[in-house]
Amino acid sequence: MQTIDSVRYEKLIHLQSMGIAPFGSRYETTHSSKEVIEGFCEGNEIEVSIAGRVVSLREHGKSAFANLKDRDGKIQVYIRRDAANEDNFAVFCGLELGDFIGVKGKTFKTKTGEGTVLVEKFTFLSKSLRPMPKEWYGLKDIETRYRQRYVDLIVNDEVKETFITRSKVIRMIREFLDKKDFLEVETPMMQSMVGGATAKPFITHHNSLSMDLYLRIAPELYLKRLIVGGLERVYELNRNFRNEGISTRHNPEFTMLEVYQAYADYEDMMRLTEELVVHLCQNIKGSLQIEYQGQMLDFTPPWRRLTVYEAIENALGVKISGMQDIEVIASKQGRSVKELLDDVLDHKIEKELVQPTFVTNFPTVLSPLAKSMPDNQELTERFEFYISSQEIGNAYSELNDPIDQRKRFVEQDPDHVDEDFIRALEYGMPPCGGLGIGIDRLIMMLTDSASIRDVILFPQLKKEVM
RNA sequence: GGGCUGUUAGCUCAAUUGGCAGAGCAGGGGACUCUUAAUCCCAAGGUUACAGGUUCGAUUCCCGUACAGCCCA
Repeated sequence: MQTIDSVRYEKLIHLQSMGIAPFGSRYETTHSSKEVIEGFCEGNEIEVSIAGRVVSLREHGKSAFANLKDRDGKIQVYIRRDAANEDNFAVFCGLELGDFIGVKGKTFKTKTGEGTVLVEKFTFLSKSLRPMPKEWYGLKDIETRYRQRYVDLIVNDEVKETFITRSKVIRMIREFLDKKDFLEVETPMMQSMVGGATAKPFITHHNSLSMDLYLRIAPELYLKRLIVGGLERVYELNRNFRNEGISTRHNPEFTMLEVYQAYADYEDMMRLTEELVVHLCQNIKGSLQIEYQGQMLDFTPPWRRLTVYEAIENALGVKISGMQDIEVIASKQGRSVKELLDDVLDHKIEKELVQPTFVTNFPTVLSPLAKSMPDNQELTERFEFYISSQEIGNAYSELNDPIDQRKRFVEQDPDHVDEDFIRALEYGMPPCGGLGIGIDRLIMMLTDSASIRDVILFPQLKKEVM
């Protein structure tokens, strides 16, 4: 493993011998780099105090230029031996890429017209003990970028942009829902029963309670308890955990939005989905047509709709008039209805679902928490939606019949029925629409990222050998 | 879990058929008071991921391990 740079360490000792703290403290700034540049106008040089990380350094004998990077950009500073004191100048010339400094001085414009700060007072703020990749070449090694995201963020501006966008998207989602009178809530991430989805959970243990707990795979059953409790419109935007494979579309912990609205149904959830995604698209990309990984996506509503039966008909070239037809096909292939449908959706149809598409009317046997269609008990009022061949979300009219719910739980797994959830439904839950959206995947679309790891700051990797 | 690919200096990358492991930048020394991938001169920098094998000789061929990426399940 690479260790700290001995030359840099010696410089640190040298700074100390000069009475300079290599790891300084509070520093008062008056402007950020962007504010200096935006506020700059010729003939109106102003006194500023700025701070940042040295990302480039050009020495010229008795003067030197450096670029400082801060939260919102870069600013050039210029030091001249005659304008700063001798010691300041010497320390400045000993700077290395990565060091933090503070600079006070007047703004001016260089020959080439770049707004620059002429150093009058210079303060050493923090020493960098490891060599920094040169910005021009960047940091490309994917493993290092994920493991040492801090370096990735320092060096690769587009990575920083992606995570700034991520933060904006999440804030916009909250604002969007808050405006519609939804209440953001927090429900347990450590649950004694797993529910709300089918996935393997992570298991942990509470010592003083002497009980195993599961990290949640979904907040669904808790959020519906809140609908029972009368909150009527709730959402949770936070982490879920699934103990399954890792890929460009899967991280063991990922961010999910779940929304529940009393007195609504899956049609309302479809409209809400369109409205939310359009809102994000418009505000982040400035258009409803965006490019994702070389293909154009058009989010103009209404989005395409396709029933599950139609999907199977398209994929297999057979006519489907009911579940019996599907069961026959599945048994001919020697697999379950679920396996058949997974195969059709994941392998045959998904490829074609590039433009935003709602796949609707899922079989009841595969949708234990969804309300059946009034005129067809075999199907539910449910949809999944796909963008760029990826499943992004899932929604349904929530099953609010406790008797039916118990029956479906028992059919699924008689040993693990969430009795408290049933009890809640028995108190009465209003008809309700529910929606879940995979936020990481949505952000991939909005930032043109190929892998979920590019939109998660610290994606899960195997332990590093150090 | 399976297949394929990759791992060379701090970073970005070379290395012909198996024949002395190379460059740019960063870092070190020197010159330079408007540069911005600054420039110029000098010197240094390597257990070629790790472990084994074949060979007179391996970054190169073979086997294994670790990690990573992509594809598949």
